[in-house]
Order: sequence, then C-alpha cells, then structure tokens
Amino acid sequence: MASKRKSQSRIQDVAEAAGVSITTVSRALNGTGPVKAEVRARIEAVARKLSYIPERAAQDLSRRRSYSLGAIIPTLDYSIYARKIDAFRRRSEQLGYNVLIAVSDYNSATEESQCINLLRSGAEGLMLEGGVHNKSLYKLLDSRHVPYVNTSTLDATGTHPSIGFSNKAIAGKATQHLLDLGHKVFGVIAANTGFNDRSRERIQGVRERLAAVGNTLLGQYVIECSFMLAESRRAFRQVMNLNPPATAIVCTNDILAMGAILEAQHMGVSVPREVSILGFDDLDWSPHLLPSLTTLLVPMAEMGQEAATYLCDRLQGKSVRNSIEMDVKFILRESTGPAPK
Amino acid sequence: MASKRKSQSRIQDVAEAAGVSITTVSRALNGTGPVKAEVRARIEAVARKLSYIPERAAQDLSRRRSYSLGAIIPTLDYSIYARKIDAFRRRSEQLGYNVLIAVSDYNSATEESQCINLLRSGAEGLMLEGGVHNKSLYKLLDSRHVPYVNTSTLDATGTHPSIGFSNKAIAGKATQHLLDLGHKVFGVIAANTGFNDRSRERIQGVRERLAAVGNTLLGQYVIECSFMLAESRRAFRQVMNLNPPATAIVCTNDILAMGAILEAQHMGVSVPREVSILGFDDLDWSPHLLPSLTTLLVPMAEMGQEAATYLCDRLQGKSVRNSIEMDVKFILRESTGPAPK
DNA sequence: ATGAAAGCGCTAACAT
DNA sequence: ATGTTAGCGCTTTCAT
Repeated sequence: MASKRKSQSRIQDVAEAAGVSITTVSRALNGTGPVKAEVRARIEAVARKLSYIPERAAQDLSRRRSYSLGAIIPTLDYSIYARKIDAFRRRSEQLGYNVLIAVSDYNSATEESQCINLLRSGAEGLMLEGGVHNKSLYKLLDSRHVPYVNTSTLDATGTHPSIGFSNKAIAGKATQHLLDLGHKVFGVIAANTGFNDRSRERIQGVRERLAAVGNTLLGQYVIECSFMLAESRRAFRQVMNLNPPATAIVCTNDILAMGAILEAQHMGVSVPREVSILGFDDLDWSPHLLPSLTTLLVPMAEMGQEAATYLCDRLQGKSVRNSIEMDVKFILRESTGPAPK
Repeated sequence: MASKRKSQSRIQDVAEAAGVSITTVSRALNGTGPVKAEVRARIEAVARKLSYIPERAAQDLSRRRSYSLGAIIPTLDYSIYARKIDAFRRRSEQLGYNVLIAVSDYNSATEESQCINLLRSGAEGLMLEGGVHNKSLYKLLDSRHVPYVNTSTLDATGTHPSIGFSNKAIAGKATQHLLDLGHKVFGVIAANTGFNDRSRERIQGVRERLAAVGNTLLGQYVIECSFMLAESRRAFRQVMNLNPPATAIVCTNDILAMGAILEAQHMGVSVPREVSILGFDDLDWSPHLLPSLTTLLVPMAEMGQEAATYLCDRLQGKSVRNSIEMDVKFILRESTGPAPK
C-alpha cells in the first residue's frame, strides 16, 4: 500500500513551501482571518502546485462540526427519490453543506442503522422519507439534538417536523375525481405497505373517501405488489377478473400505473373506456404513455429543497415552521374517464 | 445550537462509566486487542446505554485510513446507475468499506470537483463511469496513488483499469442483428455525446459495422437527444420523416428506445413491421412494452460488484487484472424484425 | 498580520 | 490484560 505521507501534501507542506506558519495557511485558504494579499496569493499558488486537498476528517474534528447533512431514501431505483435527493444536495451545497446519501431498502432496521452510520460520519441533520420510523431512532436523534425532517408526509400536529402533504388527503382527492366520473367499483394497486406509510395512507385515503359516500372498498380489490412491472401487471389482471371487475383503479404510484396500462394494452382492455387508471408522482414518461396518465404531481424536488433549507435554518438556530405543507397538483390526462354503463 | 459535548458521549465517557481506560474501550469495541470477556461485556453494555457512536472523523484521522470508497455516476435519475452503485455499495460493505456517492451530471468539470470532494472525505478508491476523464483528474489520482476503475467501458490496453465491455463491439453486434434481418436504412437515436464516451462509441460501432458491409450511416440519420421522453419521441419522428425513412433504429439506451416505441404507437407506425427498434441496457420494463424491446443486457450490477472487489483487492495490495471484460447478452424480443419490402 | 500551542476524539505503539 | 502516551491534520484561541 502506498504510504499516504509521501503522496499527499498536508497543510504543513504548504506552509513550508510558502514560508509561513500552518495557521496562516489555514486562514488564507479558509478566508477565516486577515492575511496580507501578497502572502495569500503565494499560499494559494503553492497549494495549487502541490494539489493540496485539506482532509475533511481533520477539519471536522478540529472545527467540532462537519458541515454535512444526511439524506436517506428507500431506494435509488425510483427516480422520484433521485429528484428529491438531487434538489436536497444542490440546495445544501449552496448553503455550504456537504451531503451524505444512504439507502434504507424500505426496511426500518436498515434505515436506523444507516442513520447511525450517517451520524458517525458527522451528519448534523437528516432528511428522512415518510413519517414512520423506529422509536429508538427518534429517541437517538432527540437525545443528540440532531435536527431531522420527515418528507412526503405531513404531520399537522408538528410532533415530528415534516415537509410534504397528507397522503390520505391527496388519495381522497384522486378518489373524488373518479367518483365524479360516476365510478362505483374501485380497485387499488398499492406498493407494499410493510415499511411504507405513504402507500398505506393512500389506500386509507381511498377507503375513507368511498366510505364517506356510502361505498366500500373491499379487501380483494386492494392488491399490494412490488415495483416489478410483472407484478403490477398481474395485479391489474387480478382486479379486472373480480366480479364485478373494477372500473376505476387507483395506483399508489406511476410505476404501478404504468404496469396497469401496459397490461391493459396486452389484454386489449380499453383505457379509459372500460377502466380508468390513475397514478401518483407524475414521472417523466407519464404524459407519454398511451393513454397518457392522469396522476398527482408530487413536488419531489421542492420537498428536497425545502428540507435542506429547513435543516440549515435549524442548525443556525433560526426559528422554523415545523410543518410545511406542499401543494400536490392534480393532472388530468387521458387514462381516466366516465364509468362505463 | 446544542452543545455537542453535552449531548453526545465520547469514548472517554464510556471508559469512565465502565471503569477502564479509553484504550481498553477502543480495543473492546473494535475487537482489536485482548480484553477480558467480562470487561468487554461491561463496556459493550455501557456503550449501548450511552448510545455511544464512535466518531468517524477521529477514527479516520487516527487510523490514517477511512475504509471508505467513492463512486461517481452521471445521474441518479437513470436506474441502471442505481443498479450499479447499489451492487457496489453492498459488496463494499461486505468487504468492510463505507461508500460515498457523488454525481457528475454528465459534466467533466463537475466530475473532477466531485472526485476531489470524495478524496477530501477520505475515499481510498474510486469507481468511475466511462473511460474519458479530465487529464488533471487522472494525474491527481495517480500522484496520490488512489486506485480507481473505469466501468461500462473496456480499455484493452490496460492503460486505465476498466471493468466492462467494448461499446463499439456491442453496438456492432446489435447492428449485425439488424443487417441479418435485411435492413439497409439505419437510424441512430443517441444520448448526448458531450461527456458520454459510451454513447459516442456505440454510434461509432454502428457506423463501422455498416461500413464493413459497404453501407453508410449518414449524418442526418444520427440524432442526439436527452433522456426526456419528449425529445426521443421527436427524434424518432425526425428519423422516420427522412427520405428514405429508416427501417432500423438503434437507440443507445432503453429510455430512448422507449420514447421511440411510444412515438411509434402515437404515430400509428407498426413496430417491427414498418420499423425495427433496438435498445441497450434491458431495464425492468423493457420486456413489458408493446412490442417488447429487443436490447442488450448490460450487466450493471455485476460491474458494480466487480468494481468494489477490484478496488478492495488493490487496497490490500493484491495483484489484479487491469481489464475485466463483462459479457453483454443480446436479448431478442419483439421490437426487431425483418426489413419491410 | 502572523505564529505558538492547545486540543478535537480516537487508535496504536510501547510499556507494564 | 490493561494503561500511558504520542500523534493523526487541522482550526482556533491567545500572544505578539
């Protein structure tokens, strides 16, 4: 293994080559104290020549701060999380923070251990996904006074800081749209609800809205599946083979809705003439499907950005609102239409 | 701002509470030296009670190592990178390394600065995407003796370590398939080639294979676009409106191919009767499109895994092959067929 | 405007 | 088996 000392230059090397003390180098490079212009120029030149890269570990230790934030998402595989985390990263970097990314795999134990790992790495604040987390994780964050914020969810009580929206409410809104179109028989294709409170709440939102008008969402009309297209296609077939078949299907995200639309194409079922399909998220390709997908535009990028702002504000001791509601826009496209006679 | 000292316990606190020296705590928790079983148990209990989390910055500094690896990808938005980086992370963690993720945004300057950032954070090795990088980046990595490995590309000369395949060769393979089906007029829809050598090589692979049989790929039959579906749909329309229209379209990835297939559906063009469409990557939904997509299965997960193994081996001073070729499987599905008469 | 020195939290010789 | 001590590379008082 190459010796680190020989191949990397440290602040000491820069100081020597510039003929100043390490203190001055630190001040010059960080702009953290007065340095004569001429000296500063010399130091910068030397640093560049030596490809000096300050070691974050040492800086963190000495500053007793890391200026870094952690973000944890369920999976890298779904692009809405990419949108959120990217916006989070951009805003954080703007505000002078470095971002550490972790993945929970939709598993609460993994989430907790990954969060601990983020804290070990110095994360001063955490952006979390959804509102349900291990008690022990919440306790840990509280006891260490680590600011965190739940996203894609809304905790109106403000018990836990959150940036997002009521998943129940938006699912209710979607359901109402279908009710208005005269639909009576509803199906739901939902992402696995194991450690996914957003999915669970969306199902519940449909159920409650239906109950409110005297309709009932029967158990066999609710099908959970993974993001694999093969599964959502199977789910669609299943709901369509019930008696009576569903005429309106709410999918808890656009991936599932895409599976449903594709399966409809394969089965020769006409959408929306025979069945209406509705999703959530508004992915890039949602307007391009045939038929294009009616969905709810979930503002992932804005949430990521707001989350970064929130955490930075808290770290600066600014007072902040503990519950920020984001607008979710209903996007009417072609995949929903009047209930068949 | 909360005082760190008051809310977080350090090794000292654990040592005191357990009635031992900090050295013993370190040894017990890291398993890095002999500790009486009974004492170890006591220490572990105390550590747990205090929610002691060792600070990585201090560990890194003291160990003069970070045991972490960096991975940089063009975007989080395309799921093939997620596959790769996830496999990389899993294997790295298995081997005792922590993974830092960075995004280059398909920009070589950003790539370089993000890599520097990874090095600052202690990355001991780097997984890169593609084979073309700034000279200054290569120089930096060399001068610091940081192992790195290019992926999704193959440098047979071994100048730069690489794990992947020849993009030219696989594009040639795809082209040959279409030639065998009798196609004469080829179109290419390609991802922007700015800082994307893989895309560029795939185009070149098509061109050379055609040249080898006396056919020519004309400039106007090659269209570059972003991953936005709107753009690839437009690109498809454009290639189909040429005179003569293309009968075989090679898309440099499945996203673009999806755009082409969707636009064909919208235009009422029959695939593959009127035009054959072929992609690269084999995404989850590629077999589910209508028609299902003929494509080349690029082994992203395997590359990520191999990259992690490679870097860890190098860090352990093991001798390694500098050029590992991965197999790319041709997947025949419905979107390609005989050239129309 | 600059430098000397203390110290961040931990690990790893080097004792014992 | 355990403790003492000297750093790791940097920032930050505190002097000058």
